[in-house]
Amino acid sequence: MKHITITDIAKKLGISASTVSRALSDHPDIKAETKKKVQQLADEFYYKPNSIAQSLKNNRTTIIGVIVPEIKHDFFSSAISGIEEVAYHAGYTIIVCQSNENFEREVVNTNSLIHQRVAGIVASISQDTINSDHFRTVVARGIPLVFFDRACSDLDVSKVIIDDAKSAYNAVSYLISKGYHRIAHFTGPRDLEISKLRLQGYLKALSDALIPSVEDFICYGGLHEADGYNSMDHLININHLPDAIFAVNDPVAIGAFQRIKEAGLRIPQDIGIVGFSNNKITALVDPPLTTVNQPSFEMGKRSAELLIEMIESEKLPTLPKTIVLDTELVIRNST
Amino acid sequence: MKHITITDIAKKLGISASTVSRALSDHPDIKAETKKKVQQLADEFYYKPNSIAQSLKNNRTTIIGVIVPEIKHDFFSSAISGIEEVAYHAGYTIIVCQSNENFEREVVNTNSLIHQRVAGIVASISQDTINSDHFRTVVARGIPLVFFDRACSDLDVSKVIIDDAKSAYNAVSYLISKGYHRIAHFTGPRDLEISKLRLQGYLKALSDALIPSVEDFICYGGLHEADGYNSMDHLININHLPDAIFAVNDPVAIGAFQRIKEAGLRIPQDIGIVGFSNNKITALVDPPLTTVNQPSFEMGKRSAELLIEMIESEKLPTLPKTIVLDTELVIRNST
DNA sequence: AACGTTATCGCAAACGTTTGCAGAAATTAT
DNA sequence: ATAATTTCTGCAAACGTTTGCGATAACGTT
Repeated sequence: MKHITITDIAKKLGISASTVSRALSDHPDIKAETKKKVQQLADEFYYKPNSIAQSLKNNRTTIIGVIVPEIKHDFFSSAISGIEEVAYHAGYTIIVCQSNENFEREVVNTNSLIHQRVAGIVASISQDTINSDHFRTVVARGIPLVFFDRACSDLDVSKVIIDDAKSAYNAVSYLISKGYHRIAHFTGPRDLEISKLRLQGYLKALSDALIPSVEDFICYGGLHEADGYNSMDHLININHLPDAIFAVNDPVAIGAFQRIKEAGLRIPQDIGIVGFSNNKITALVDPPLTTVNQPSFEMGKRSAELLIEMIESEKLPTLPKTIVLDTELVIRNST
Repeated sequence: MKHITITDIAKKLGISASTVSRALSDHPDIKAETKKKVQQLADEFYYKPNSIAQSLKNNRTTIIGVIVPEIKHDFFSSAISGIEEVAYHAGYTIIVCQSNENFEREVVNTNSLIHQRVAGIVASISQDTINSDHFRTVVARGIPLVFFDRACSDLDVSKVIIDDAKSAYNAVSYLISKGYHRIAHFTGPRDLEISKLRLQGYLKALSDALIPSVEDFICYGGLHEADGYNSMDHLININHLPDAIFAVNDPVAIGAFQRIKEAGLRIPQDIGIVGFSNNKITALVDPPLTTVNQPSFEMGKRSAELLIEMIESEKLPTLPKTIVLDTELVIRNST
């Protein structure tokens, strides 16, 4: 019923707790015979050291905190998977928190992780995180911090990102090269860095091709399917149809996709679509969607590697690194 | 840089640590004025209690361990999301481990959670978990345990499941009622309980309709897309085509779906398809797939609720509960 | 024979909290 | 005035582990 302790073993053997501790860690001071007896008893009673006590003593845990907007979102669950993979092999476990795209909850999550004395934090911020004080206190306490995908732009910490502007630029330029010229952009929340950068890439691609941007064609919304659906719905209602859509991410693209199909329009003949992230689903809809491949699993892995490197470099405060991963345009039949 | 402690505050104020502790927890013994001074200093230095020390003292943590086969699998990420949601509101955090469908890794994960002294564990076992000794030691230590979806059948612990046999029976009976009579079943690993039960439901539906089962039509495989693809490929190669397929889960159904499309066969005219789980993707392929809705998020929530109830009922060992959630056949155009 | 080595082990402190108990100070009752 | 309360605070132990240091005994060395 109860967890057996080092002291329990010591008592049973009539020796001291310190000897047991050393025996279990194969300390040279301890006689082979003693080690054997200790080991045997430990095995017999399935002794597992209390990591709580170890953490308190060593003043360090082997837990990595992870904060994401939504666990069930394809991109994030895949990234979490990558983080776990690296953490597992390095002997760490991960505590996963979701902010539900909510600022206050992100703050609570952050404080909770500090409270737990995690060894480090990997985070991707919520879409309405403006203030970054909570992350500032993380840094101030000397807790290693790595952002991935969505970072606080006013904080100089390590991050694993992609070149959002360039990726968007390439995607839109591709659309233009395919003959699409009335291209709409379904963008995300105005204050979210990735939204801004992707919008920026979209605009640059248009202007480089000497195509004027059209106000109606820049549709602000959230990051979910419903947002894409609504934006498309709006364009249909005002009867101002683009010949192509570049969406801020795949769920938004899928939402638009559905509304287009409902309207009886043909993809890619009437309207072309490009998404962003290469969610699995984009390959399976009909027609499959052209999208920007964003290496989610890889981003998770690299973030974790970076973080663990920071954790284990002890006190020498490594200066912030930024890793920019390559994206690639996956061309399918929606364009 | 460092975390501030209760003793630090005590020293600054020239009082004892115990007074600070009591002041912070609003103990009636402490003078209002003292409380105020303590609180002020605590706020000023962003004091956060060290939960490691608290856990050691109280002999309990507020961490729930979660073990799933694969984080990025739609069903599990959604369940994890549900678990986190409930845990968050009850003041717990979750440690998430993935077994990658690998038995040894599941054992390592389990031991790691014991090592961390988690307050309880929610688990869904890997597809090649035969031995359940590792979970037995969890129970033996008095650590609350709840299985969801995939449980160890030889262990009498709480679980949140669906009626797999009945759900399969309903799905196949529906196919029969639609006029399909040469129905194949793409099943999962032989030893996995959910595979067995769904196969059982499939067989019963056939036999109740007086339809003989055909050996070729029971195709064993894994739980991934590739498995469905391969099974379908096999049937095409031996030129023994069914008029409908009931797949053990959605990824397998999607795999079959792809191979069918490649073969130029029409869905549902030439071949009908029914999946299992109602992954988001099934609604978006063309034609959308008929599938069994398995409430993943809800299963996660209920598991967490059950677990927390067990944790907080302290020592009185509640006897194992089994919660069976309703499924429902979502009829779409693939049948 | 006296000393220095080596091998083996235990004591005690420390990590940051919580909490029973005792003690001091302030207040009230006699 | 003293005694009895009440109000407030500190001491010390405990949670399970690690680790510097000292202690003991059994050696080998001159």
